[in-house]
Amino acid sequence: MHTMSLSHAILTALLDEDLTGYALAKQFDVSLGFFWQASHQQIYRELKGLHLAGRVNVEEVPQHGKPDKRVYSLTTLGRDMLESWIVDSTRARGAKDELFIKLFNVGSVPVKQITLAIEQRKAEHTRKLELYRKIEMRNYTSPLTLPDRKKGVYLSLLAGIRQEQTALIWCDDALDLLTTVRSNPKVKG
Amino acid sequence: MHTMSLSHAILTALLDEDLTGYALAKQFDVSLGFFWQASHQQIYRELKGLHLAGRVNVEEVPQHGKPDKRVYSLTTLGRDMLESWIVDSTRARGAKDELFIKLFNVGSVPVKQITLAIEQRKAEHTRKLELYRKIEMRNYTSPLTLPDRKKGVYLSLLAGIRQEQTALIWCDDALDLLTTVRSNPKVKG
DNA sequence: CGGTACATGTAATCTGTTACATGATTCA
DNA sequence: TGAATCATGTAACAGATTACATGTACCG
Repeated sequence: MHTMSLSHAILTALLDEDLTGYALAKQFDVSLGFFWQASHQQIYRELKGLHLAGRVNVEEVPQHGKPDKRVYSLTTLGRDMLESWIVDSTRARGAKDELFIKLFNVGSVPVKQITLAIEQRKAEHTRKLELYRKIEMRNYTSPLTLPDRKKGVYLSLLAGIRQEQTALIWCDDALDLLTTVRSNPKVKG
Repeated sequence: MHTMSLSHAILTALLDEDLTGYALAKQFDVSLGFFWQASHQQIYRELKGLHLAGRVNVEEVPQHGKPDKRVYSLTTLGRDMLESWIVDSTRARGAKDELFIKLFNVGSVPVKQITLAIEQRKAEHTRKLELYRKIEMRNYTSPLTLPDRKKGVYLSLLAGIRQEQTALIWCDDALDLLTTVRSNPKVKG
């Protein structure tokens, strides 16, 4: 019945350790965040909801000089919710990529504006691929001997690496083909 | 400044032909819709906005038996808006895939529930790949001799094909690795 | 008689983004 | 002195999803 994947992502992050909203937001910038992004505003909002629903506990930790911490941990209810969600079928969240909209404009606007967008994208893919590779070399050189707990994380990373590689090759092929396009657009009547 | 990519996707679809909201919604189920999905509710709402802003014209076509049609076409303003948007940098819309959240749960829930999700995903990728291949064979057997107008569309299709292929290979590798996971979860204390 | 295609919409709710707000501490 | 990090939030708005609503025509 329910979508709300952000809440499940949060519960998942809490499997390993108890965390504050702030720390969760940090996690969502790396690791799980490579595949599911969320801002701190979203996370704070969601945590409130999860707490109201009894999926997480909060422990308020007073601090000096800094605002008090609110450390969240999973409840049994939260664990159960997570596990039953995993059984539900994963809905394919439709890919949304502005680059494709731009590609559909080839022939109507100057090609250069589109090749530029592809070049930008290429740089991003390169950056990400390097980052993933670095993580791989640091932590996942020997997948088969990994503890079970880490195998899913490794597989996510592997998916990321291959996606970036595929995308990079495509960028080059796209740039090649687009050099065959006359740069002056012809607008249909 | 502006995001609102749906409006640009709509304007793009109107480059080739004038369309009703209904027909646009159909287009968004195929073609551009492979890379940018939208429901008819979103489209009708957006068309209203675009019309108010002078980006599209409407022609009301009375019909017998059916509700009257509202056929939309691009205005010069709309064309200009589209072209200037293409120059703006393409923001990377963070990928959101529930499957990765599930993968991060390997080791905490029975693996079988996760391999099942991967099997489902594999079936989807297979279906999509077949569909894309069919379209490719029908319309894009010779990319270099394609009219400019079609080259971007072809490149989108190519990206789709490669993504699905990459994903399929990953599914098999993931299933292989997950067979090495003890099926009984061990929940941390 | 039932289902699908045509054709348009409203309303409610949920998610996501952007901007604003506060305030101490540490590092350069 | 200024920027970054820690730490939490509110408010407004934009975008997406789900449910509801209407009504004819055509095909089997």
